[in-house]
Amino acid sequence: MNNQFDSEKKIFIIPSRKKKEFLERIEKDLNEEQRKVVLEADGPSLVIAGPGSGKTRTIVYRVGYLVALGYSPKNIMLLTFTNQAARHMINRTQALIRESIEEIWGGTFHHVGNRILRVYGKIIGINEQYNILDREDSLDLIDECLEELFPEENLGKGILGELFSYKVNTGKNWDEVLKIKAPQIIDKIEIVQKVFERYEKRKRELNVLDYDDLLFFWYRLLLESEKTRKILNDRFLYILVDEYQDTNWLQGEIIRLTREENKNILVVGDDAQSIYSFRGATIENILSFPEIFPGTRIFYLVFNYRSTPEIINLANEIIKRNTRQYFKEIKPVLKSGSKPKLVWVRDDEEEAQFVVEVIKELHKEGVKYKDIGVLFRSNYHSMAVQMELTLQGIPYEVRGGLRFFEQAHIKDMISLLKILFNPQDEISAQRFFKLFPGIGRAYAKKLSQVLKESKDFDKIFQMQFSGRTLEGLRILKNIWDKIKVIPVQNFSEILRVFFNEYYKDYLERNYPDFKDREKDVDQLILLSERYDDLEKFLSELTLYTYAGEKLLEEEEEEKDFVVLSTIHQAKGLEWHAVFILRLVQGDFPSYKSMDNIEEERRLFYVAVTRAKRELYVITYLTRKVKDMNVFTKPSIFLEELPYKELFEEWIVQREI
DNA sequence: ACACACATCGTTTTT
DNA sequence: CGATGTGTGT
Repeated sequence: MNNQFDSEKKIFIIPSRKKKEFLERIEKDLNEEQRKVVLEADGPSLVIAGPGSGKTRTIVYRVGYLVALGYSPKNIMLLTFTNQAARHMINRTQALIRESIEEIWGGTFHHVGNRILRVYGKIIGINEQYNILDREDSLDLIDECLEELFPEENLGKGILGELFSYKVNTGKNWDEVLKIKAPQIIDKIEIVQKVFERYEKRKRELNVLDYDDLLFFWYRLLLESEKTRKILNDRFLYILVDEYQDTNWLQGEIIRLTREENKNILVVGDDAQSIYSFRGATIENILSFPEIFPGTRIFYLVFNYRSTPEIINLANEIIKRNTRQYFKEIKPVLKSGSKPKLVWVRDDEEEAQFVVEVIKELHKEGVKYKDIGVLFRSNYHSMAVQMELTLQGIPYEVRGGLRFFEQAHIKDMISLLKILFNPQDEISAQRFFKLFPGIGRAYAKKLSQVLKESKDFDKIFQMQFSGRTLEGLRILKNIWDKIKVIPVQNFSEILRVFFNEYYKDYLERNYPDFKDREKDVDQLILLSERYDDLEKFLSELTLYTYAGEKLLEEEEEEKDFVVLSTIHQAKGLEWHAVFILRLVQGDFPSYKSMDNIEEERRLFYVAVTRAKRELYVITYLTRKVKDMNVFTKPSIFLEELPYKELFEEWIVQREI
């Protein structure tokens, strides 16, 4: 067997100077708690770390230390939960150990799952030419299944998608899943089950995997193939997992199975920052870790190097109100600063004006834009602030919201590459065919089925159509004849031809903002030129979400902009000054999460602990609903606090 | 049977 | 802004 992973377990003799140098750095850069983790976390190790306690730093140094000891980055797996965190960590590791860490297996669980399934998937019957469905694609397929089985049923695809995902990620049975996630439709359990089965079957037929499948089949692979399990156990000499409190049952199982023999597993987490239960995350994984891995060493990092005592004090007060909390208060190290501000404004418009005014003032005082973060519970909460920032010409970047890849025009362009990669992918094919005049839902479906059966694009031109549809097909044939002569490896050329010959006109015909969209497509084509492997390009586009970030870091020229981010995406980040928007009952906590108020509170805790020195929490009493001002209540998270002590209160009034 | 233009409505959080 | 629904035209 000529397996690409075999025979890579080489450990070579430590270049002692390198180790010595590294030990000196550890001595200089880390505190005693952190140092202990870096030097001693062999075997199963659990690090309980508060916000701002330097846990990323600790993990990064641990990896650096392992490399200094002579371990190859190839044999280290570094897992995190969000792309944001993954990027952060990998960049920092790179900066620390200067030599190439290209080969480190780092990234989100989904990334690594994808990488493994492309190699080993066939062992459990996965054709490695699969396409990955993003959320929208997967919901469309679910909708199709529902339509076929129960055309009269008025269940939404949204709720079904959520249930399916929860089921796969938690491994619970349907009864439990419905009781927990959707008790109101518990009588429809059979429908849900049937649609799920159909959905699973269809995905196999189309040779596509959704996000959850990337984890689920990874798990199945470990479970069912002893040989592969052994290979992967051997391959990864060290596994490190960040944000362990946000992992779910399925991810816990993956870790367990990958550590059956080699027990070098380091997980880092903070139960107070667990904010992903909606996708099945459970702190059970932290709590039961010592049982699953007997002999676990537990480390604590409790000193906070990020925030002023005033901010920490507020954070501790917030989290105290959760009954289900397991660990420590965090302890401030920095010297005293000013009290957090509690700001009363009239409505969202005034909120936006206030935020922007203060940003301008801070900037005048010398605070860089990039040291300012504006955080919110839901994406649409930031609309007013975005408008105001634009109006005032302040540079900003939005994290969260529509991802680059999820934009319609990007998905349109990519659908062509996806069907070239995998002609069975009816979802992408339908999307592609619908771009042509005279072809709508129904015809697109027919065409995609013909393509799937024959795997021969030219077959579709033998079909009989009339009128507008015939004309549309003529245009398609014209384009296709130009594209089919280009080798698939040359996919950036394919994109360029398709764009110039057709899609550019399509954009101008259909979107008033076509100029912006054309710019995006230009970016996409430029990005595609950096890849020589189509699979990698497609996978990374779908998995690495480029949320709001410039695709091609333009020469790293002093990027200085205010960051607007959901709290979820802000985890692990920090700013000198932080604004938290809409501490209004119903918005934050979100009215949809009233049954999980403790998690919402943890979210508030996460938001507060992003601030280093200045914190503005904004609340108000009215809100516009269709030109009417209706009354709202301040968030319960404020009312439950002794806020007169914790905050300095501000009331905003407009100059007349 | 099908495509398509237009209107209306409501928005959690992420891979 | 996008998803969804309705009405009209081929």
